[in-house]
Amino acid sequence: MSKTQRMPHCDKSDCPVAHATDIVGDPWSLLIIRDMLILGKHEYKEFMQSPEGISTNVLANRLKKLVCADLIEWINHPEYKTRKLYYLTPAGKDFIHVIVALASWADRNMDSVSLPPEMAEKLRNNPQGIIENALRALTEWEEKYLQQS
Amino acid sequence: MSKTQRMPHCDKSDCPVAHATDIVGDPWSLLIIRDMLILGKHEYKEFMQSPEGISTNVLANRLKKLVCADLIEWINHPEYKTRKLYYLTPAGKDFIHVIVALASWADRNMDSVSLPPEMAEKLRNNPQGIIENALRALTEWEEKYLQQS
DNA sequence: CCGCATCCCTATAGATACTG
DNA sequence: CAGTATCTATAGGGATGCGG
Repeated sequence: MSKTQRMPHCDKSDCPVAHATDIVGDPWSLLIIRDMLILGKHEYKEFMQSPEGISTNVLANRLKKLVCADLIEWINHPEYKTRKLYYLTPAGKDFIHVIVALASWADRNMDSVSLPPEMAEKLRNNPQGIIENALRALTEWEEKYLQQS
Repeated sequence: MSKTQRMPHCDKSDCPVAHATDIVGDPWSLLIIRDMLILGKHEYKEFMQSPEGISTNVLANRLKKLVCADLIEWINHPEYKTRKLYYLTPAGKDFIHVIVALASWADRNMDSVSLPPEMAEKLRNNPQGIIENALRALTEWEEKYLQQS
C-alpha cells in the first residue's frame, strides 16, 4: 500500500484556506482561472497559448479538476464539433476577488513585477472597476453562448 | 541533464499572477503564511503542530523560500538559544488581503467548509476587521520582540 | 530539546511524443 | 484540435542524524 501519499488538506483541517489549497494551491490552476477571468479565454488552445507554457496533460488534468470542483463547466462549441467551450461557474467567477487581490499584492510587493503603467494604475486606484469589467464581459459571453432554459 | 524541468513562471511572463505563483503557488507556503498572519505563530514547532501535518523537510524548505522571497525573516529567540522566531516582513503582512480574500471565497463557495458561526459572521460582514486585528497583533509582537534601531 | 539536514523511497508532476 | 500515453524528474512523507 502507498506508504507515502498526500492526504487532501480538507480531510485534516477545517480551515477554509486549507480547503481552498486543495483546489487552487497550485500554479497552473490559478493561471487557467486568470486566463478565463481576466483574459476572457474559453478554449483549450487559448490556454495553451499563454506564455507560461502549460503542457497538454497538465492542462487536461487541471480542467478536469476544476470541473470536479465546480469552478468551471463546458459545452460543445456550437460551430466546430471538435472543440469545447469552457466557462466559469458562479463560484469560479467569484474567484475574481482572489485573483485581483493576488495581482495587487504582487504589484505592490514584488520588484520583478512591472506592469504597463496604465494597467498598474487601474490595479492601484480602481480594482473594483477591473472586477466589474471582467464580470460584465463574462455575462455578455454567457448571453451569447449559453441558452438559458 | 534534466530533460524536463519547470522554469519559473516569472521568466516566461510579465503577469503579476504568474510571478506570485512562483512564491505562493503551493499549498504549504500558503498554510505557513496563514499560520503567521491569522494564528499568530512564530516558531518552527508551532508550524509543525498545524493539523495539515507538514513534514520537517518541507517546512524547512518553505521557510527558506519565504525568506528568500522576502516574505518572512527571523531572529534568535531571546530566551531559548536553540529556537528561532520567524516574523512577517511588510510584504508578508500585506499578503493578509489575499489570505482573507481566499478564506472568504472558500466560505462562500465551498460546501465542505463550515466555520464556527461567529467566525463565518466576521468573515462575511467585517473582513476588514479581521485584517485590522491581525495587523495589530503582529505590530504588538514586533514591539515586544524587535528592537528597532 | 530544537531546528533543521539527509536519506530512502514512492507517488505525483509535468515535458514530450503520440493518437482518435 | 483535444486530449491520452509514456517516461523521467521532482515533491514530499517518514525515519534518522546531528550540531548547538
